[in-house]
Amino acid sequence: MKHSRESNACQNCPSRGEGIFCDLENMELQDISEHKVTNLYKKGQTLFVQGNHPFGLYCISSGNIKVTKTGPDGKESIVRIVTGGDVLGHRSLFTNEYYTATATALEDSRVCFIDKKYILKVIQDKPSVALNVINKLSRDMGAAESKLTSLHQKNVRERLAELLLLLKESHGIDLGGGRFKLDIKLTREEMATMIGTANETLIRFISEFKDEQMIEQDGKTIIISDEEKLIEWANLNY
Amino acid sequence: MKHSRESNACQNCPSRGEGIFCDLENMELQDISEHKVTNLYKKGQTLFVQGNHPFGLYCISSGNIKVTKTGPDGKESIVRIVTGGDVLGHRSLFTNEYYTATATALEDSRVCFIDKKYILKVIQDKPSVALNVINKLSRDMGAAESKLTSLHQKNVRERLAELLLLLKESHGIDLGGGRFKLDIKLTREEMATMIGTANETLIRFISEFKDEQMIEQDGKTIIISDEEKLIEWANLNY
DNA sequence: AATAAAACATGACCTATGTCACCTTCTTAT
DNA sequence: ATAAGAAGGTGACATAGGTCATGTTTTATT
Repeated sequence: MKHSRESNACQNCPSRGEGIFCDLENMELQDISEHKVTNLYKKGQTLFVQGNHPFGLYCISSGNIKVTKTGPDGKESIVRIVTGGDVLGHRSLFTNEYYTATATALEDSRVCFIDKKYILKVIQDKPSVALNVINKLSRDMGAAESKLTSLHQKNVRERLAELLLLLKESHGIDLGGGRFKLDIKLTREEMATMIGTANETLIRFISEFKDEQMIEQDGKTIIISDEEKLIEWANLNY
Repeated sequence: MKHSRESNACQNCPSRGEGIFCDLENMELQDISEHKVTNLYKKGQTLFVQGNHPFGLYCISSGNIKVTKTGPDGKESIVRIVTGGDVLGHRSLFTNEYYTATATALEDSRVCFIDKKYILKVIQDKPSVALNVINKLSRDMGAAESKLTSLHQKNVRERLAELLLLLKESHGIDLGGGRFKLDIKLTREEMATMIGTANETLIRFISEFKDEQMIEQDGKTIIISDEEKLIEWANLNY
């Protein structure tokens, strides 16, 4: 029992270094640990659903979570993907709105939940936490605006190249020899919604990229084999 | 001289109630006033340019500013528009990046500039300011993700209807009889880049909306005359 | 292991919207 | 006041990529 509590403690979180609490002392982390609940989500389970009322902050310990928005016609778009060290649900929490998106585990994930009142208190008492939240939001915002521009200005081929490069940055595992495995489980359908295209179209370009030897496939996971060419094709914003 | 300083003081800012300093006392505001510079920008002047290094925070006192991103082919997209009470340049400031966008005055505007070191100190000392920054970022982020989904899931007609409704919320002046004047100067070209389309296409739909009596034009400014119909056509996300 | 269901893949066709060309109407500057 | 340059507007045409139909492969379930 004692053991289980300790293993859930923030001090031992595998993503401790990346999260918004990274600048806190062990003592301070202990206090947070005592105000949180840790949950394990199986692949496909939802943490919260668009329209729900937020009661607190989700803090990802491990696993990948997709954040999707459902449009009026029931179509889904992935707006971002969060990983260990990221927080989730902060947007709606701090603006006092209902959730405007749905969060679903892409794989088995470990997620902590911190009550609203408590996290607001922490943010007010610990400037480093506030600054880290601001920093994370700023980065997310930058990524979102960047995606917006891509969607305006680039064609599907360029957006796919860009997506693969982004996934390499966030989830790439170096296999040596300039090859990188994308360590994230996404269906073609999901990848398609990430760049705002139909899955048939996405599949066509994936095939093209394979023909061009820019990527390979190991089962369902993608391996990037020619990053240079991908960068060229992505037509990146200098 | 004394007068000019006083009229620039944050205590007298027309947007005092909307900004991130809205919860501060007069005394605290005075301190901020003494650490800022106020500038007047003429229509078309830029506050900062994509690629520049940020040195502080811009705080809009009055006027509308467009934030644009230039793609690799030199094409411009408006990613958001900021108004009195909004802050600008916070994203790059807090992530320590170069500016990833350009800010240009859409009309003569009054903008204050606060030095980086000082504003960081304020954020650490005054939790209310930190929370307001988080709140603004969260709202901007929500708007950005919403635009992303629209761009994925909606056609140009729907996006235009949505844009007009958003502009009504942010810049609408009630003319009575269910008519609202959009108090913001945007060219067709600019409106087109806001919804990610070509200006010819945008103009066609504007014409259609006029034919359908949903909007009118008073010179260059648009008047919304049938909000209900616009809402229907926008196919909003419930 | 067998079966069902989901995901992947490819072809044929269609349409929304981008592009180009051209004209008209406002702004702005001299 | 007038000229020059933006901005607004419209038609003709081309095409990227969406949709639908169909088949194959992979994954999950009993």
